[in-house]
Amino acid sequence: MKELDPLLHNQLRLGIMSILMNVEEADFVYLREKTESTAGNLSVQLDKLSTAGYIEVEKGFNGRKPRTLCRISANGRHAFENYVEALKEYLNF
Amino acid sequence: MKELDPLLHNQLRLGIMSILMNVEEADFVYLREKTESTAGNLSVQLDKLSTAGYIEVEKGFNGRKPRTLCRISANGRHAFENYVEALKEYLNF
DNA sequence: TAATTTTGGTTTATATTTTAAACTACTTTA
DNA sequence: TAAAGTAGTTTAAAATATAAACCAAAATTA
Repeated sequence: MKELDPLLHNQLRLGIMSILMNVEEADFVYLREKTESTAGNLSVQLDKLSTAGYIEVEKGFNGRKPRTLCRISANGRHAFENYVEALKEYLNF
Repeated sequence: MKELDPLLHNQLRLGIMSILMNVEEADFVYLREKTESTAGNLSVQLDKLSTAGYIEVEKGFNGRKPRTLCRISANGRHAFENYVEALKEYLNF
């Protein structure tokens, strides 16, 4: 049995990645709303994905408000696809 | 976004359930080998699945050796199918 | 047959992870 | 200008996962 990438095998991180797979970019507020997560949890999980190089995080401003933009990286896309393959094996698709 | 049943969203437990979905019954040793898990970890996770009513565990003997048999329950089968559906949504299949 | 190893597990202690509450800094509104 | 709201970060507590240590019986070996 293949290993399931533990970084992706977490509900919130998987949700974030899944969104970012289908969207050019997404900001913190959008991700918080879509995933229905708390800001604290989201912040931590974004850090982990970013540290792993699965996403790129760009902190800037929208007018005078802080704005954190997130994008999936090539590595992240790869990891996600691998994870899905491993999962299919697990679930006997 | 649907919730991912946290009991199933764990590598080892998911592996166990996946095996039991496709087999009438499986014993401890078989599960340990197939999942490449340690006996301790397997024992704990089987307990959790059993306590949740997802599997039935029958402790008996094979000749004079102890033998723990596991089967998936109707509830477990249901939960697994639900999990897979929720996951598909997550992964945008 | 006494000692040793193996088998089939369970228990428990530690390490890791997850999560939310508390906090910061700045902005908008009343 | 006080109060409330936004957009996050830090941290501390709770939950989870995992393997090491343990146990009892059986099989093997000396």
